[in-house]
Amino acid sequence: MTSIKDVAAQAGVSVATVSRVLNSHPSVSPDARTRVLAAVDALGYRPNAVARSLRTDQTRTLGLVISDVLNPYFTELARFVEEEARALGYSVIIGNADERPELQDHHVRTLLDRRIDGLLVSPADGDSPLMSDVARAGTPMVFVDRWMPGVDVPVVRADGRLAIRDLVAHLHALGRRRLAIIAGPAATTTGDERVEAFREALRAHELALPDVYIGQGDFQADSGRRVTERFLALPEPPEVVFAADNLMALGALDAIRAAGLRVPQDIGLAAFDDIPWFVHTDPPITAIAQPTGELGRAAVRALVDIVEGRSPQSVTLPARLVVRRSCGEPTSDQRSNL
Amino acid sequence: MTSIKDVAAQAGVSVATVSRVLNSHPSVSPDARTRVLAAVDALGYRPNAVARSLRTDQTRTLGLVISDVLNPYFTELARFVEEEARALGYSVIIGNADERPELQDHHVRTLLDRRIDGLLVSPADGDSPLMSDVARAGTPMVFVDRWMPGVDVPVVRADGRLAIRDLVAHLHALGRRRLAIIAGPAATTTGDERVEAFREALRAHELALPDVYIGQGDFQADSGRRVTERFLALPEPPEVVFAADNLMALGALDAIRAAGLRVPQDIGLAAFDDIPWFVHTDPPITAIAQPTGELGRAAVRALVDIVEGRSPQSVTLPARLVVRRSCGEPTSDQRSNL
DNA sequence: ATCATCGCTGTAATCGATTCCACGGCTCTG
DNA sequence: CAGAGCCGTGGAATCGATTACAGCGATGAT
Repeated sequence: MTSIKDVAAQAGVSVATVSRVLNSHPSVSPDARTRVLAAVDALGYRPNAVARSLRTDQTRTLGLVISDVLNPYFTELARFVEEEARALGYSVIIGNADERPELQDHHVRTLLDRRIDGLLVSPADGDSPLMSDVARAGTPMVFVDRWMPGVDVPVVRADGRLAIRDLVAHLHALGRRRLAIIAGPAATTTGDERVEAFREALRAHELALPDVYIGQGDFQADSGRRVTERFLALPEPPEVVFAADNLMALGALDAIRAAGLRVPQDIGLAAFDDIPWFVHTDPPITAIAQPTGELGRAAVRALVDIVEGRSPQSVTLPARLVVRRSCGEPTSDQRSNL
Repeated sequence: MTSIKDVAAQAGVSVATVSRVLNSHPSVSPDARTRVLAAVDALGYRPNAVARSLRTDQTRTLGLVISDVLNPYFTELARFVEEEARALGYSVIIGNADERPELQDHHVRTLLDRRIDGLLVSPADGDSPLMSDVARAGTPMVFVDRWMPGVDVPVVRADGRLAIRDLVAHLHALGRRRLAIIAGPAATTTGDERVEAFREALRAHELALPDVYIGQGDFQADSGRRVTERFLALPEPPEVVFAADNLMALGALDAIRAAGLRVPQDIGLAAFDDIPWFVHTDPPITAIAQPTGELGRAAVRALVDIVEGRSPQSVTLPARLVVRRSCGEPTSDQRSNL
């Protein structure tokens, strides 16, 4: 590999001058500049980012640790994060935790070893002492989507409260009364929060949320299937199942089909997190959509604010209900939401 | 950040000794070893990967450049790649080309600047002089899924020829005769190859593949939609549409629905690349499944072989047909494939 | 007793960049 | 015309690790 020394030799100047040209430092003569540029071109020289990082103590790289790459919601988020980071001159390294805390810790550690400038995390289930340590140590850090209570870093997320209220109103208008929820892991903030918002929305319609109508899932399709089977075996099964994420909704759909029931005639289905595929399922699934693009962009901006010494801010954006056909035929009025 | 010097001071030894302990070099006294380990522990020291990479000229990192992260096929591939790499002691940095050659080049370049040890690429449409240069320069490199003709690096991919023959036989058995294909970009090897295999399979049944039944797509959903609209507008529309990837199949499904037609009664649909969602569409889609896990693992192994000085080999694995209901009711015999 | 050998250790060079500091030459000012 | 100031430049220190080499004491062989 050609180094800055080779360029210097070729251009007949010192390495200092080459470096100055490359970093567009003002005090370089036009003559030296052209010679250096010519040499760079002739040799196809590219600066060694590793050496540069060692010296400057910055890598212009952000780490993104997400809980599950196979979940289209996170894939989309990752895409937007990379896009915004690139626009701001940063690269992104993604770590996939697969919803496993120890894998999450592994990625955080290797990311830190590589001296990334900042860390974007959507924490998996379970508490991680490492995460609090990292935050306390002053590593620039931002939580996105999910967060860890007690760890003092900015949070960028969507608030589903209103959308869940809209959903319940929609279900109520369709005459559905027995509503059940497949919750996410209790230890994730999003898991917990969605159940609470659901319970609250039900209360507003004077409906109860009995414990048997709360299923414990883990954000994976399989858990949605299992929980739904249990719901269907109940003496009085629910009229609608609301899954706290898209994967569990798919599992629920499986279970419902396997039981020989039809959606929405026999039972309704709704999900948190909208994904392109929901348009193509049978029937298309009513879902709560997060502003993923805005979320990803805002998270990167907040993180870069910290990295570059500005003061960041937590951001909460509203989610919105997208009515399709999985809970019953919407009225034309409701369909306009689509 | 604490450095190796701090550890040395704390343990009362030189940095050389600390380094030797960390790299489990034999000639360190047990006494020194315990003191160093204690110091490492007390200080929570972690070696600076940047400095280490500069000195040793290896990053233990692989780059993976894929054409579209939003495509579940590539997401899954990326997951397996990371998994196998981790097992072999490497990290992976993913670059998403979004099917744009210039973005692909951007990622290749930044990856190279970071001095990754090897590069895994699934090249996007269009030829990239950069890619040939990189290969010629001797950077360890492996193509996965797609490849670039004329660039001499190992290729790890699935061969769909047999599966496509199975598919055509299946369609023929169902009485379908007018079969159309939505091709990928001609410049991608997979795009080209699938059309040829399809044409050949048709010939075996004495069927022709007229030009109007070959639509030009770009592996994105929208193109599938457009091409299908054109198919449907034909005086004699095809009886089955075969999409060369999953996203275009979804677009096709949209177009068919929009035209008020039913799958499979009015028209059949099949896709290359199987994804979990195809089980849940209406109807479930018959597809050709690639052994993604094996592909990812084999690609990493081949790349690491090059990196570590062993001789790698190209790998071709068979794809297989998964019959569902989107082309007509399969006989029980065929369904066993599912 | 002497010298070679071995095990352990530290000093210092090195990787490829950035950047502080000093220096030479020039212009400008008084 | 002397001194101040500026511009462009190069030498050398530095970042945090690894590793070649040399030195040191203890041991064993002759």
